[in-house]
Amino acid sequence: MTATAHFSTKERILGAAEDLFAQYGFAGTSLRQVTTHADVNLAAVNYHFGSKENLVAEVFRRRLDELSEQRLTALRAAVAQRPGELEPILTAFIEPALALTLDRQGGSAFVRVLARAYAEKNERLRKFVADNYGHVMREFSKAIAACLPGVGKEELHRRLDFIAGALTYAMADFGLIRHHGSTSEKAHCQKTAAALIRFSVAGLQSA
Amino acid sequence: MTATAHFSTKERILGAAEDLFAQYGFAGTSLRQVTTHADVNLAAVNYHFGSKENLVAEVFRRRLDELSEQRLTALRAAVAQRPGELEPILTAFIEPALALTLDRQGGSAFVRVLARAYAEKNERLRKFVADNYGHVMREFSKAIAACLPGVGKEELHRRLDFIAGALTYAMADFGLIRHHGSTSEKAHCQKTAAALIRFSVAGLQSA
DNA sequence: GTCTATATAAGGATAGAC
DNA sequence: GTCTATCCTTATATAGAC
Repeated sequence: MTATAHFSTKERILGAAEDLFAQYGFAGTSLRQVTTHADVNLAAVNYHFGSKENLVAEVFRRRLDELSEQRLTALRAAVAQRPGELEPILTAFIEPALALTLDRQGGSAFVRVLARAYAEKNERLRKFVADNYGHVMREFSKAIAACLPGVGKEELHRRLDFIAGALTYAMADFGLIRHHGSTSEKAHCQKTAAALIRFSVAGLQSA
Repeated sequence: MTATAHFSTKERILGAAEDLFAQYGFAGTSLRQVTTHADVNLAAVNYHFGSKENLVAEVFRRRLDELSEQRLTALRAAVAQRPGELEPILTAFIEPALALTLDRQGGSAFVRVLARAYAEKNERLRKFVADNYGHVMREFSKAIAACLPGVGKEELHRRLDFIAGALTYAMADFGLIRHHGSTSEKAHCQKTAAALIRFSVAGLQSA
């Protein structure tokens, strides 16, 4: 961990912050911890990011920009190739997120940061996420609604919230019931993705 | 809020801590904030609880003892009255939790505290919850497994994790939506509980 | 049990040399 | 861009009077 070689100071700070935010939360992580883990000087955080709050935002932006694009690309392909089907839409939503957990460059820490962000009801953080990535949820919402003409808008949003919650906590592997690892990490991820897609399709179609 | 009259110092501290932990998290809440909100002296926290960590544990114990008992009582009644059916079991799990969101004595803040605890990777907190309340999840797990003989243990645990995540997320959302008017709030809670139960039954039974 | 006052540590942020 | 040194605030916890 805390790999330093051939990464810029800025990138090392982002990586260390991501790891520590995942483990201790935003308020629970000090800039001193971040700079120590990143093996950079304390003053470097304020030089590169201006403040702790900006650093938090950058940790999100770095991953969410890519994740959002992957999801939307997959969504458009799904709708074009298999119109009217729920399963490919949910795959487009779920698989890019769970794939992050296999990322060797810190994505697995980021999914835990994401789970924390859900629990945070911090206004600034929520506004940042809503402003920058709300359009992704809206596009998925529309595509799913088109597959479920019998389900009202209110009920549909409830069910999408359930899926978002299930995905978030599945990604972070936060269940109280632990998965004893005989299967490899990658196999576990793929099984979870497949199970969540099935679970969600069934849930969305519930009478 | 922060009602003071006819509550002991200890109870006022617990109530204020619950509110603030919900809003700012454990690390993000200072004892100074707690004592100010509770309208008690700063030193009172250490006098009554010994440390911040003990205060956190007491905030959990106060609600979880009752919630666990309600869930288990409802579960046993469900299994006795309608054996082999999933829906009453899920109702026994979900309704007592969502009912907390309607509690006028701070339960609505506590559900957000619960969501934070779920996201916390803190070892002490996780151990405390697992040690004291793990048996509840195990009993539900067994009861649900008995209704789904075709589903393997591993897959079942995955699906239970999805439900726990969806419930946690749904509950935490409630905490925020509060204070908008009590009648529609109660209706909203009941609709969400009903929707989540349907969603979960369908998901559990997915082929 | 409750207060004031304080010990002691850690936090974010900055100034200014290099 | 990176360093050292430091300012200022806030934190937890405790000691001791009442």
